[in-house]
Order: sequence, then structure tokens, then C-alpha cells
Amino acid sequence: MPATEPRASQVTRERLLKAAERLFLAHGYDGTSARMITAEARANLAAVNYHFGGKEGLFQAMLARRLDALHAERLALLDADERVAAGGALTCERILAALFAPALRLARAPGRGGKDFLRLLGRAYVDPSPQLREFLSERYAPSIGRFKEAFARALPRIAPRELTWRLHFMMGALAYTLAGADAWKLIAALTPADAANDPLLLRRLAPFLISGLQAPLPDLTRADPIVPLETTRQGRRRSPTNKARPQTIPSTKAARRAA
Amino acid sequence: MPATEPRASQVTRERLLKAAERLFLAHGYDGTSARMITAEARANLAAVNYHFGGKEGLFQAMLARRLDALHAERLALLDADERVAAGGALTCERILAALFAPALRLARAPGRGGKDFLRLLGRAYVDPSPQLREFLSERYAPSIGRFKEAFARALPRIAPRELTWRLHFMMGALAYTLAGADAWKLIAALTPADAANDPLLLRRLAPFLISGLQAPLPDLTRADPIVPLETTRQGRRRSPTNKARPQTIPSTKAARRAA
DNA sequence: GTCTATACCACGATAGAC
DNA sequence: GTCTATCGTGGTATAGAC
Repeated sequence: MPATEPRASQVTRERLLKAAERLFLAHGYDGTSARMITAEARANLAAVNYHFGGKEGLFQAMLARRLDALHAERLALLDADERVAAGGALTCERILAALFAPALRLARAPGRGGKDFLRLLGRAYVDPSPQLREFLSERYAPSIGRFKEAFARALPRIAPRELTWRLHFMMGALAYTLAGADAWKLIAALTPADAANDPLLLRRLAPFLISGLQAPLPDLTRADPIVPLETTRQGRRRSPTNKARPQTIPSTKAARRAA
Repeated sequence: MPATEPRASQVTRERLLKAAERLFLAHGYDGTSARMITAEARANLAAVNYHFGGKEGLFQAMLARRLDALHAERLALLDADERVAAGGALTCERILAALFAPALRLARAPGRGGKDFLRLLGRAYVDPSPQLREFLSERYAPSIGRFKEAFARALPRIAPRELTWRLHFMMGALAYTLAGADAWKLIAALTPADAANDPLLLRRLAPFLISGLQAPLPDLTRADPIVPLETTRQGRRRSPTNKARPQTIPSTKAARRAA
């Protein structure tokens, strides 16, 4: 083992990634400082900049490491299913399961970190800078493409363009369900006993998505909008709801201190 | 006009809100400093703290102001439809349109601010502190409830509990489609001519969602998971994809400078 | 090439004068 | 209500040791 031994730099990198993973998951991106990370990793503050180009780069590297594992799992499931199907088309349900199950397992796997990871991932979709988005969508395009092909074979009646749209809608429902804030409170409130029951959640979600994917093709030729968008513009009613409230916004200071 | 004249404090509040709206939308939450806002509003830095309890409070107040308008529009459309229906059930399509059209209009209404607003809103779902989430979900619960009732009447065959789940899935697809990063690039790439065509997007989305809502009820009694979740755990194949890449994370420094 | 110490400047928040 | 001054902390940059 002359050349492949772990170089000195790699152990610092690794320690930084590990500390970053724990702290970002525990306190969020803004709630974690580079100083906290380097302290836990017993590295120098400047090491973040040296190895990752900054805090954002460290965050990105940490996300990529976990997402690599997620997509590897997904592809492994898809591969196994396709080997069994031996060239035939898979059912939508199985493709969906291969896509969903690893994410769901990740969503609660390591201690309490799982769900927090998905919320952190959501940050990528919200970030005003397109950096992260482009990085992730490029990196996992091949993996997503595989699933798209599988769906295309399972749904031969849906034109490719329409399928693209519907897969996009599907990913939305999926992401929201997994990462969404209320989703988990919903689970607990509606069916407390099922709070840790992954297959049950999938079995609720699957019919919704599959029916959506197989929906009748839209009639795009009609020219009239479904709703007369301009009709309500004239301020007929400024709506008696909650327009001008006392607006006692509570100071977030106390809450921040608690964290 | 003795007592109702705008007090001096209110004009500062208003100016802060207006500046905050423009700047948060243009540069995101983290990208906007309280100093930028107070400079543009020609107010003192401490005014943010005094009037809103901090930067976060100002952000929250600004979100609420725009969301009030959104929900007022939604309810106005729903009211109008229900008045026409005169006690009968609306179609899913119309309810969906009342929910969707105002958001879509908002999503591109004022200059370039629209879509950015929805991305900012997404921050609420991602934020590690539950403050914002609870505030918003409490504030708009009545409005959402109205729509839930409408859907319940339109879909009498779906049990309430199941409907709750499906509406949740639906909101996910909706939010992702509106706020999602790739959605708008998708629109531009697939159908450039339709990039500004709101009704067309709704007509694509509606069949997907409606079919999903009406999907056959899941069989929740089956005990076996659809996918043998544990089978693939044994590292049969660490997947030859992109597991251990060079990991050349680009420094984000140069990119930050450009902004 | 890797790591350390340190300086820098912008940030959010606040105390206290007016 | 408003303002000034100031505090502590944040991310980043750099000079130089190993």
C-alpha cells in the first residue's frame, strides 16, 4: 500500500465532514457556525476554507456524500427489480417503491438525524443562489434518468413530454411528503400507531401518484382559461378575513436562545 | 379624521415593509441585511427591532401581508363559484382552479418578484425553527379548511382521513410546481411558447391531481411491505455509479462576488 | 501541500440618551 | 418613537510555520 494510504489531508477532511454532518443536521445551516464545526473536528477554522472553499462548500460536500448513498440504494433496488422482470416492464408501484423506500428509510435512519437531513436538502430548492441546485441536478441526472426510462416503459400510453411533467409533479408530492414540516405531525395526529410504519405511508401515497401518472391526457387545445382570471381584480371585497390585524409579532429572541 | 390619521410610527413601519419586500425578494433572506433594508427605507437600524422584534419578525410580517392577499383572492374565487353552484358540489377542477390561479398569478405578477416570493415562502417549510411554520399554519387554517370542505363535498367517496392525506400530497405537488427550481426551466425548455401561459400549466396539472384525489382507496390491511426493505442492506453491490468521486467542489467565492 | 494564528469587516442585537 | 454607540459573533482572507 504505497500510494493509496490515506494522506494526512484526508483525515482532516473526513473529520470536518463528520462534524459538519452532525451539526448541520442538529442546528440547521444558519444555526451552525464554521467555528462550531472546526471545534468539534479539532481542526483549525481556516481548514474549512482550505478544504472546501468555505462553509457553503462544506455543506454541499456533506449533502453530496449522503445523497450518493441514497441514489446508490435506489438504483440497486431498481436493478434488482429489472433483473427479475427480465426485460419486461415493471409496475409503477415497484418503480415508485424503489424511489421511495430508500428515501423513507434515510428519513429516519440515524438517530434523529434522518428527517432533519431531508429538511436540509429542502434548503437546496429554496436557496436563492442556483449553485447548489445545478450541482445536485447535474450529479444525479443519470440516476433520475434511469427511473424516467422505467416509468416510460411502464406507462407506454403517456407521451414523453407529458410524462416529464407528471414525474415533476410526482417528485413534488414526494418531496413535500418526506420533508414537509406538517407531514410528520400529520402522521402522528391521524394515525399515531403508524408513525413509524413506512410501508403504510407508501401504500397511501402510491395510489395517489399512480392514478395521477395514468390520468387521461389533458385537452390543451381549449383556449379559454378555466377561471376568468381577471374577473375578480376589481376590489369587490377586500375580504373580511385577517387583513389588518394588531400584528403582534413575537420577538424570536427568546426562542433562539432556547436552541 | 381625528383619530384615524396615520401615526408617525406607521409610516416607518410601512416603509420598512416595502423595502423588506423588495430586498428579500431580490436577494433572499440571508442575502439581505437589516442594514440594507433600513437604508432603503431611510429608517434607523434599530427600527427593525423596535417595530418587528428583529429581522425574522420583519420577514414574517412581510410574508403575512402578501399571503393575506393571496388567500383573500382564493376565497373570493371559491365564494363566487359556490354562489353559482347554489348549494351543490363544485367540481374538483373548479376548486383546484380557485386554489391555483391566484397563486400562479402571484407567482409572476410584480416584475420579477413573483416567483422569488414563492421560493422565499418555501423557506418557511425548511426553517429549522418551527416559529414561522406554526404562525402561518395557524393564520391560514380557516382558509385551507374552506377548501377542504369543498373537496370533501366534491369527493364524497373518499373518507375524511384519506382525503386529508391526499390533500397533503396535492399541496406538495402544487407547491413544488410553483416554487420548484427546475419547474420554470422545464417550462421554458419543453414548451417555450407556453412559458407565460398559466391556464395551460393548470390544465396539465389538474388531471394529474384530480386522478390522484379520486384514486382507488389503498388496501392498508396487507402486512407485507411492497419492497423487502432489508433485503438490499447486505452490500451486495456498492453500485458502480458516482460513489467515490474526485469530489472537486468548486469554491463558491467567485460566484458570490458576482452577486 | 497542509495546517495555524490572527486580522478583518459585516452582521444582528441592544442599552441608553434624546 | 427614534437615534447613536457599541457589543459579541459570524464568514472569510492571508501570512507564514511545518
